[in-house]
Amino acid sequence: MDLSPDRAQQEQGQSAQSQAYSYLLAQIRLGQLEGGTHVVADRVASTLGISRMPVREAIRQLASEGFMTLRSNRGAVVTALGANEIVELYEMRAVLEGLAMRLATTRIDRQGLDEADIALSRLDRARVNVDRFITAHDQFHDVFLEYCPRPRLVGEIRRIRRATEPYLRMTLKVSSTAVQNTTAEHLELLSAIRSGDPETAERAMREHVLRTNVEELVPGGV
Amino acid sequence: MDLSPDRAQQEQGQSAQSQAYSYLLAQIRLGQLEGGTHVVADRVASTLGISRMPVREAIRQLASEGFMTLRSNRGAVVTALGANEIVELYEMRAVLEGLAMRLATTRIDRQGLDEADIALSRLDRARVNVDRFITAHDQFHDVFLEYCPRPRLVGEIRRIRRATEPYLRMTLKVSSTAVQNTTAEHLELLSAIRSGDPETAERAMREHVLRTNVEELVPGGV
DNA sequence: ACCAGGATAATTGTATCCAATTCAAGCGCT
DNA sequence: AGCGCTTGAATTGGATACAATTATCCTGGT
Repeated sequence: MDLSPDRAQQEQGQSAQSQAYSYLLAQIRLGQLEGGTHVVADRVASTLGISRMPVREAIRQLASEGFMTLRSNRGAVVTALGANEIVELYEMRAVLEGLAMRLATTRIDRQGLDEADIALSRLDRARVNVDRFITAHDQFHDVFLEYCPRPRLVGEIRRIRRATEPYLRMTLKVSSTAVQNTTAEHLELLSAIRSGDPETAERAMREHVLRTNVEELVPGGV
Repeated sequence: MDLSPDRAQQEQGQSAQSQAYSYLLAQIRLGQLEGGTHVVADRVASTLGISRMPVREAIRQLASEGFMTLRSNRGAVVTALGANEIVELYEMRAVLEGLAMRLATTRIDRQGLDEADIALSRLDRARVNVDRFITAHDQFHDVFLEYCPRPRLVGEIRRIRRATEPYLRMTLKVSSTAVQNTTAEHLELLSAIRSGDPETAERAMREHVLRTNVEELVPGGV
């Protein structure tokens, strides 16, 4: 089966495991692999030109991160999130990113505030395109996370963000009402962190995350 | 190497993977595997009478849950948490369990409150012994989590609890001052949830987690 | 004695092989 | 024709085999 000694993936120098991991995660994030899809390890392996083992390990890692679901002896499926579960993830992100915001408020400096301004204007210009919007939006939020000295907290926030990304993408493609208020919404965050008060900043972030995500899913409220 | 066809682990009917996972996690939780220990997959495999593969997958899962750290081509070590990282985990648990408490407050019923009373008296009696104290303490907190309809949130809280358990165990063995105020501390939680006000209950839980854990690690405050 | 370098051992990463389980037809039976 | 059983293919779980990398130790030179 392995005909070419110098295979493509080795140009990257990456291990077969991380290659499989990145590939599957990218497919899931982009929505190419929809929720509920049965992922066959052997299929992925031959697609990437590697063996089944590193794929299995990648799948297991993705499963433990919530992106896939393992059924004993019956393979792995891409985790399909229902509205309830998406709300749950946003609720968790709201309190976690609120905490991160609180910690960042007392640490952000002039340069960070400037970066945030720039990121916001980029976000404003990116509203026309879904992919660019998501990228710019992540970058804006990342500015604050840079000033939060809690690596695990930041990692967890980013993980939740990735898990909900395909659904956000779907929502934005259908109704772009969410994009309308974006600039005003994020200006509020900026003024909150400029106030220098951790409590205010935390509350602002918590409400921001819930308002701009959960409200659309559950119009009535939780 | 495999001399006996019907090996011990198969009496449990468990898969080799979950067996390795449970074994390693138990060792870590009990502190038998200290932070920084280099875990050799082959060693674990022969100890359990299985092959190296399922052990590897278990290690990878534990790594993605934060219990171990993978170094490329150089194996896995048990994650050694410094004071900073323990504080970080408690901060995260504080906001997450605060959220869980808020959601539980409007849902808990008479029976749940009774269970909490019983769990508290058990906790009070268990103060003499470290292992029983930890078990009873977890059970008390679990009563509230039972009424929180957010499975991922609950899972994450429990995961953080497990990750910090060996360090809590160490602390309790050295200085048992933390155990002194326990009953009063948890009575406060009970009265907060009895108030029926989600905001009050959330704040109570957040402050409880920080007060009873972080303050000892960082006497000055964060 | 100490360091550099290389041989050797230990360990990890990957591939292939085998067994066990699940899923899908095809078959016969009533 | 409908139903259960059996057989076979597909797939997963696990073990072994091999390659690549890292760690250890030994030796020789300074």
